Amino acid sequence: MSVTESVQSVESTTAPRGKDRYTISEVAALTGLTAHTLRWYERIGLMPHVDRSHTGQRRFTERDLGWLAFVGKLRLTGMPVADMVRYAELVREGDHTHAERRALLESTRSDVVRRIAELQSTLAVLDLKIDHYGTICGGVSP
Amino acid sequence: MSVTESVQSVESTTAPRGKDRYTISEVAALTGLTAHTLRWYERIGLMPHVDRSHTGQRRFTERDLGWLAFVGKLRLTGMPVADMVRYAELVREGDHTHAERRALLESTRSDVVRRIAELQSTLAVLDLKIDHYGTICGGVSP
DNA sequence: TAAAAGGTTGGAGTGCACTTCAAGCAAGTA
DNA sequence: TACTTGCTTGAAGTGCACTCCAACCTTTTA
Repeated sequence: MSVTESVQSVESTTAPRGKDRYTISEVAALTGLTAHTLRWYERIGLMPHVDRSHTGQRRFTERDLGWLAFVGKLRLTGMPVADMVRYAELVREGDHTHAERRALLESTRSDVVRRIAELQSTLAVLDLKIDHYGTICGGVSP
Repeated sequence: MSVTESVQSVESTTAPRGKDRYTISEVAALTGLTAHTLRWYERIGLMPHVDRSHTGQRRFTERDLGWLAFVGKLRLTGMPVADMVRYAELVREGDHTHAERRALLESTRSDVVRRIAELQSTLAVLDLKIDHYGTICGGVSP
């Protein structure tokens, strides 16, 4: 659940540690995504290029898991998949896209800040309503 | 932007103030929803019952606007439309559904709290990444 | 080695929340 | 009264993010 290791290193390291040949169903179990979704991510260009075994089956690396963890965070922000694909493209294009990547993340960041504020305002409304219905069953009511 | 007047009173007052016969396009302008969406909301049972003119055109009241404001808040929480419809049904069924309504709002409330936490964790990741790209253009960088 | 479990593909299907369409009535202005 | 703008309906269409299917190949277990 922590904001981990590999997320930061996805684009900058080349020597991951530990097991490095995960099957699609192992990755599905680890990420909570379905195998279908993982294949779909690859097809639309949201994965950096996944290794294959000599018979053509996918073999994911730690690096891929790190990327998926980051994508998972982006997904939580509500960022459209198309934008995530754009970001993935920028990563593939190399270092000269740093500025654009940063801009994309910053605009995402402000969306998130706005969403948090919205949610907090809905929380206020919900609390008013809930109060209004009274704390009938099991509350530590004053 | 405030958590207003009518929202709280939707289910408990009967004497709204001010103009009380809004056409569908006026309501569209006021709420930001389209006329299409307003008709759709009515069809699926998300509206409390909208008045009609003698020729059959919709005439919305302040009360309806209050309800739509509340629905807007629920929508911001990400609550599925089906659940909002369920809530609307409970309101129509009368006072004996207070407990169930409260339960529904409380479960929505905890979803919101969870969403806020999720968003805050994504914010942390975004900030790490953004930092990582460096504050190149216009930052007050240390 | 045979069966079961798991992997591959392109393409079609699903569920949600609208959104648009077609065809016709209603309301306000010159 | 003619014209324009707006409202009515049911039904079909859209875009997103998956999700499932059929037919076939690979890997693991008994």
